[in-house]
Amino acid sequence: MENIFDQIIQHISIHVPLTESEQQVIIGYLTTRRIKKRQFLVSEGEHCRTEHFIAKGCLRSYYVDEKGKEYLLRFATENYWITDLNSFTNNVPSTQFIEALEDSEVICITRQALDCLLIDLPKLHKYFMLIYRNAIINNYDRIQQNFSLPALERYRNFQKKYPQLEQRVPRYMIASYLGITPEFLSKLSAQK
Amino acid sequence: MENIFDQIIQHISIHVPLTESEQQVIIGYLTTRRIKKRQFLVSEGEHCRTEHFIAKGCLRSYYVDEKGKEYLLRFATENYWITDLNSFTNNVPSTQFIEALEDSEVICITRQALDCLLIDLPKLHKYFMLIYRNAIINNYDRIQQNFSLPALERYRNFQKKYPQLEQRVPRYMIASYLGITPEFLSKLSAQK
DNA sequence: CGCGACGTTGATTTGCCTCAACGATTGTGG
DNA sequence: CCACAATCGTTGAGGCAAATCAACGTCGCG
Repeated sequence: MENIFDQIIQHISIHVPLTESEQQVIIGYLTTRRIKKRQFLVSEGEHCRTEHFIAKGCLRSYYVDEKGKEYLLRFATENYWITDLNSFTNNVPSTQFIEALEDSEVICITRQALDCLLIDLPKLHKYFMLIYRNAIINNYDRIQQNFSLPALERYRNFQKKYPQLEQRVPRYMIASYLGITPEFLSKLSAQK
Repeated sequence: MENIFDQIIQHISIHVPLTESEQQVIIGYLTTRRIKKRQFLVSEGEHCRTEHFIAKGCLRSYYVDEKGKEYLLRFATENYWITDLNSFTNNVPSTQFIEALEDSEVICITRQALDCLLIDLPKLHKYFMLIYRNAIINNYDRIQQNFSLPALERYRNFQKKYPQLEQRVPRYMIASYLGITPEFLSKLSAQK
């Protein structure tokens, strides 16, 4: 089995055991997409109708305010899902951009396909419940840190938590993730 | 039916239809707890072993940094769940306090009971999946606002989004939710 | 080769914080 | 039912973390 879908099946299996035939049902709903560095999976204004599981590569989601400043919402690498969850869930235009930071391969499922899949295999609700729960825990950790820690400590924690990411993404995006300017991150790094 | 459990059953039913007997199964796992203003549902350091659905009242979760400063993570009112999700999920000591801001009534389910309930009624995974998904959408909205909007606009958006909360909670907690000091919120309100 | 993307450095500005003082309100015990 | 203490909100002076703006060096790539 040299199948790209093995990876997502594996990931789901960690949380919810799957029979061979259930695996085939899932795969029936999936498509794949290759996306080159600097290309966009989603752009602001368009409806985001697919969830994306990253088989290979690295992407970011961010939004742009009225002054043109970018704010990085998250990075996502192998075995993470990325989408504009609000647009995907509530059928509203996306407020985000999702961009590949490396040549990447993603596994896609449309909103409609996901609805059908969840009817076919209700046990997958559990998978998403667990995934989402982790996301919430992470979000609160980030909110907490942004409020209570100075930028330098947030940066150190980022390095500790995502050591591999520092090598893969430009510094100014890390600054944006931390909620500071690239200039200030540079100064922080310089002074120690 | 003058039952306090009606409220949670109703809330679940919005997301997942329930038969009469399924309702009884759920209720079998629940307990209730009255909690007076200023009392704590959870304190830092203890394991948080229950999820709480608020039938009546208003609570907050917050944590305290090493300097003794408080940071408000969220408010929760009727029909919302509140817990330290990390402590509850991963069986680690809580880093938060959860405190009643009014005399309140909450419906409790322990981690063990929830595990059993989800085995008995797997369809409830869907309920939590939907609840959690909304939480994530809200979290990103908050993260986004904290990064890109000045305090005054965050305050205005808070007023717009939670008009009833302003009447129910002290201003210094709103300031904490917004990530600013009460003094600064006061100055913002004064100047316009 | 030359241009654009990226990172750094410095001077200046600013949004928000800290600390301190002071009313107003609430609540509580004598 | 009053006195006193907390709790809460406000105001002002001064300080600091981080932003802004601008300039400049470097690298990778078309």
